[in-house]
Amino acid sequence: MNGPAQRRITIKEVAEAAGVGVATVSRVLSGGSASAETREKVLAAAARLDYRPSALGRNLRRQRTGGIGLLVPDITDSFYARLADGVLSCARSYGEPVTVGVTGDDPEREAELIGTLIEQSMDRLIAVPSGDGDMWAPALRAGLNVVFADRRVRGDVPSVVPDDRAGVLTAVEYLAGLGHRKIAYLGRHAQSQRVAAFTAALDSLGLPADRDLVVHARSSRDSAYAAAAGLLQHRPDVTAVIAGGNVLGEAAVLAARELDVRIPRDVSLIMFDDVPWAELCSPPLTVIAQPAQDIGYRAAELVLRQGRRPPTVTLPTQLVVRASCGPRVASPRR
Amino acid sequence: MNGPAQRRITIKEVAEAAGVGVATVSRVLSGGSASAETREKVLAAAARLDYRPSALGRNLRRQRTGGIGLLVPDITDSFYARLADGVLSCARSYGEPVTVGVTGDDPEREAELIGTLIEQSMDRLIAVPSGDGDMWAPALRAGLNVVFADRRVRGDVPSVVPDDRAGVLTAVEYLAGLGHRKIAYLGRHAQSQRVAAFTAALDSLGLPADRDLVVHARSSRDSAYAAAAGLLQHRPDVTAVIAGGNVLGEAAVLAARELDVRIPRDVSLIMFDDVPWAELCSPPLTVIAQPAQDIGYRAAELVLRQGRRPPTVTLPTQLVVRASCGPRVASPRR
DNA sequence: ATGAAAGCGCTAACAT
DNA sequence: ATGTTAGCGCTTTCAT
Repeated sequence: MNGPAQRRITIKEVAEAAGVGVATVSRVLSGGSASAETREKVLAAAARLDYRPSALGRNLRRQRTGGIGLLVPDITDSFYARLADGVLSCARSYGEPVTVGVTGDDPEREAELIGTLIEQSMDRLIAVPSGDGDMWAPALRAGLNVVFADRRVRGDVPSVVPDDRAGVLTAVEYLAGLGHRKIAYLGRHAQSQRVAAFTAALDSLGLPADRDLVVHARSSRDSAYAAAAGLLQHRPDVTAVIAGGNVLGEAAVLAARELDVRIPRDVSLIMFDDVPWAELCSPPLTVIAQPAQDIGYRAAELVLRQGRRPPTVTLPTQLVVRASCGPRVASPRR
Repeated sequence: MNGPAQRRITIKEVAEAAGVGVATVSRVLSGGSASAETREKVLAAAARLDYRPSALGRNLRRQRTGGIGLLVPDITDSFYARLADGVLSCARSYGEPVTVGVTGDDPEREAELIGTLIEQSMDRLIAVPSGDGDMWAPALRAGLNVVFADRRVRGDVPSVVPDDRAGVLTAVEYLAGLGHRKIAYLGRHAQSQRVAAFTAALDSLGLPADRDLVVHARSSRDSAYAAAAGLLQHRPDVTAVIAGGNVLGEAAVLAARELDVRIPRDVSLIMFDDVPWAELCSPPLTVIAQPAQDIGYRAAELVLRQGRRPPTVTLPTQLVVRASCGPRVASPRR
């Protein structure tokens, strides 16, 4: 068992020990004005008693918490883990605690978690939004200071996002340069930014852009695998695929192996998000690297700085060529 | 900008709206006794006003928060991310918020984060401890309800850990069965459970167990790579290595490639912790799978259930044979 | 420069 | 069964 609990020292006890009033203790500890002598007495007493101001008392009085809420679809996904790491890293430098919730990309769960955060009087929130614009109205009305990360939502909430448009365009151009004409995109439909960018890129290069070329998958591993396998099976004319995230990429590699589709001989693969294993994979995966940690860090800065904030920050992505893309073979696969 | 903040509804307003006293509202909302009629009036008023009880007020009054603090070395490491996911998942079912901190395996940072948690009056803490036993005395004295996860520390804090002893033994036996005699362990020195189990396993099989066969690495990727490369370079007599975690395993694969050491021809590799990419790796990695998510879940159960808790829960590991281990070759490498 | 006192939203003890 | 009230620890007027 854990040792016996020990009652917490309060500001009142420090005041008594220092022979001053509680207000003076409060002032000294928060850098207010006080005579050098008093200051010293207070500090000494506080140190001696190992006094820790109670955030509870302070927050209740000030009607705000300072803490940060962070909502991600899946903390197990390397991308969101790195994003969270960025938030945590920035928050730590401000000494602010961050409360993490996993939404599973489910708007309902998201709403529930927002409820919990509001109950905690959390006043800052960084979220990778699952729901659409309207879903967020209640949170904003509750006075939450919200910043979106990774995904935008229509409305005027500040966002920090990767440059999806440029990333997709780079990928498509690279693939087109290799001779590919039937290129598919595997990702969340809802990620309309990217899907739009994808079809736009296809158009601008004069490539066919039928609707079936973008394949929807939810973010779970199972869903990703099913989508990847379906694509590979039913569309032998597709010679290149862009996976919209590392989970999708992993699923694509797995499905390809299972179906005996060779990468890059039979189909070329570009994965969004560079992860450590991309290099270890066989073949090493060509990727569009995204600054996940940076996205989180910047979002935290935005939400912590009280000043007015720019509507959207877009961070660059980068094509890292490895070995999962090859020239289009003349004949369709199989 | 986010919309205009809206003042929060308080219990007093609900009481007025329902035409009852505040205590009644409190009782109804927390399942106390009340007449059906009153209950209905209160519930209606609360719903109509969209009342959210303030956790701040409640916690201050009750002198505890209910929330859970979670301290992990690195949220970017798949193992800890899955562990965190387990905690989050369990906590969500109780509606409890969890505040996450990253220690970087640094006892000092850990102490700092504990301080923040105490300031928040957080009373439950799940930690993958970095510091040793003494470090934790202050936290326990502060009345924190602590459960350790993944690692034990001497003292009487309840812990949920993988069965390291069995895992290591299985790995060593498997390797010995393949003919290997010089087996190295790559991991945190501090992880004395495993290191002890490793040397014990070596002994019990009559294998040489010189001290240099366990190689220390901190948990950062750089440190892991340096350690792996050092081992591979300076100990050509070693024909098999056990990597103590997925980051170490990744480093070992990378270092081996760099040094042109072939896996499994030149050296066999077993990695602790099964991760999705282990299968995608070339060669697919043989691993000791650890129930990371379960460890987190169970730890959360322990810390949430107020009842008396068993001192230690040990969860089984499992050998998953893939293709990174082979028979020892007759002649030493190189 | 410092202290006294009000009050943040809530729960629990006590009174009715 | 329900209302009244004290008080959790703190910050912030308002006096002094």
